[in-house]
Amino acid sequence: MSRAAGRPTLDSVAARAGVSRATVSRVVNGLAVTESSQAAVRRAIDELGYVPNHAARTLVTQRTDLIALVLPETTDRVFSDDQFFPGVVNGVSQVLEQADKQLVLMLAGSAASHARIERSVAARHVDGVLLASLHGADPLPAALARIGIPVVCNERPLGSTPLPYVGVDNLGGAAAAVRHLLDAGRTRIATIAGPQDMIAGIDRLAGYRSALHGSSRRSIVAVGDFTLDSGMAAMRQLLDDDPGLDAVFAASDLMAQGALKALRAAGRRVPDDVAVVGFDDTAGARHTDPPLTTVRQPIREIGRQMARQVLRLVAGDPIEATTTLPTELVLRQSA
Amino acid sequence: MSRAAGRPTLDSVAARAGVSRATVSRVVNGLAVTESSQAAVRRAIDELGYVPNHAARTLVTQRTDLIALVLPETTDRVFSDDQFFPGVVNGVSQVLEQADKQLVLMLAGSAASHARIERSVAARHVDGVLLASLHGADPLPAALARIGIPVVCNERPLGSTPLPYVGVDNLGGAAAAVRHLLDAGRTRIATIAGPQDMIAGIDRLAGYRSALHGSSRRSIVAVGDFTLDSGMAAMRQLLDDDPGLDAVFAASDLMAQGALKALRAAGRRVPDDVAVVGFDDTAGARHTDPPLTTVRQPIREIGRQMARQVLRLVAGDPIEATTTLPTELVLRQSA
DNA sequence: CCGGCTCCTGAGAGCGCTCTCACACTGAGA
DNA sequence: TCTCAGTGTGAGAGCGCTCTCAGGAGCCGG
Repeated sequence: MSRAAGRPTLDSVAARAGVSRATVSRVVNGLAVTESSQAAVRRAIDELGYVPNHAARTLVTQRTDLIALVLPETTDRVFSDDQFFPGVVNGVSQVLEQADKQLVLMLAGSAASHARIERSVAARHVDGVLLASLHGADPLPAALARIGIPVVCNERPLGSTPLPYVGVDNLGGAAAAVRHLLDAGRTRIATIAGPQDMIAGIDRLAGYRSALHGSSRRSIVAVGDFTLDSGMAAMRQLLDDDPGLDAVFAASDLMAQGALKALRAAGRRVPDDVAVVGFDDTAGARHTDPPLTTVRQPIREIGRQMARQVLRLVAGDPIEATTTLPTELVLRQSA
Repeated sequence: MSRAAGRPTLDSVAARAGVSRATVSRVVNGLAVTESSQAAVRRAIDELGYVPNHAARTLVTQRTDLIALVLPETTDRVFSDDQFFPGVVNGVSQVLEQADKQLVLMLAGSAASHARIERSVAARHVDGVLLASLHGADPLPAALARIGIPVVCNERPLGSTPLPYVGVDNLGGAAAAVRHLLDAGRTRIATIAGPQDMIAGIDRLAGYRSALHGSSRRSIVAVGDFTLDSGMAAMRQLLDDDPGLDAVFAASDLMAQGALKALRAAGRRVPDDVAVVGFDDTAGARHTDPPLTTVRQPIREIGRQMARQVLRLVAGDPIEATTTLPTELVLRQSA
């Protein structure tokens, strides 16, 4: 009665196929079963439109087949138009789909959402967690590590919790950008650095410094927060500090775009007077005026790798603690 | 033994608090219980670090507290930098967080992922579904409606399945843009329309036409796919078709940016020779040269409303089938 | 022809929770 | 003193699945 109204269960399939519940379960899970009962069960499943109940399965297997992707809900990076968020999501989702896992998106803005995430993870609502683009010494990695759930970060987490992570070669990319400027004969190379509480900000500045270190050039630094506006402000300040600069390396394309605007406003020609190099190779980089020379980072691949690693962890397989993906200098007209 | 090793359960809390499982359940769910047992249970919960098992709860309540957001995984709209994706996600997630629901993100690219989504929904893996930015007559809405799960769409779904949706006033916004151009004395107003298999593309073109209808002006139309490149190509074609045009309304900011590039390449000054109006008011619109006059649509609010509606549906409350959010003309320098 | 082996199958015991139901207890009213 | 609400509580029956375990069927060699 009430049963008939609901969705078909293992039992109803078993009854229809004339076998036991256990046999149906075996068929559904691909275990050994004779061909005849296999066929009977499959037919019953089709006829009834049976779909296994996920909660019931989770209850006994302790697997949820859910992977959480935690993103800090800050305007600057995730929701700016540098495409980081969609790119990572895309890569992650691609790999999870192949593994038949679902993606739970958690935006970690307030302290309340932090607590909510912790609770959700503690309740074993998900099998693993992907932590992206953390700021400063976020307490979340440590909290999750304590709960004892597989966690993979995007970029080396600041703070003392050692967690596996997937990052890009920020240092090498920044250094390559600066070397390109040096090779082109630029002598006064400034940088617009990113926030110094994020790895991408820190390492790209370090790369700039290391490349300059060999040469006799001194470093000229302004700090932005990866946004276009901050890049514009930083460029103005740089121009103030050193009107004679002839190149600038911005730690993000958005900041590079800001620099381009500030330079134009100041009457400097790019690349003639000042060469500009960005970082990210966002969709917009091809369309700036002039088109932006920049360091490409494989955003989608970051997502893919993170997902692969966490799946391995969930499966109990060993992984290497650190994955660093290559960056690549893309030459266009701005430098 | 094996029990002691695992996470605390309702039973262990009950044992520690000296009450029955049912009483603990009542405390956890906020039902009537005497103060003394209330206190005892709370203490036991704290001491044990008890967190309810989500799967077990779902199994009996039939609620998963999960809402799916389905996005078509196409490069043009979702993963272009028009911020639609992050904006909607942000709005949705904000409302879901308040309701203590989790967001499951499903990217619907291939036919395989369509099937996977259907399966997942059929398994009652989620309580409700949000369908965003569909193309053409996607079979998904109909399929989900058949399964009988709460569904809310972004924009009126094409095809015959009537589903509740949250849209923006594309028609009014486009008309307002064109009227602004008309009021400014422009006489030959072209449009770069969006894809004609999406509501946003269709309605914005209709708005353009209706505004022009009253005047004696004729319509000049080129079609793009919301991307910058397509906008550039469309603008070139428009200039070819009618070199004397003095205004263009683009159905997206990205296409407007493309138009700006094409116009500059053709030696036209904006807004002096040709006025340009976009649609979306993306982050980049403030930074184009000249800054883009555009029609703002409340992307985040779309997400919020969609989430609110689906939650109401899940709760069994009635909702209105159609929600249309206002658009607003934002005047900057391009028109 | 029988013991022993392999292989498939069904019975049944949970997984951790909610929720109905009956019961105990209190206090008001008759 | 007895009845009748009204309230809080515990026992127990599931929710739909997996997985262990024991039994039965089929086959081999001795």
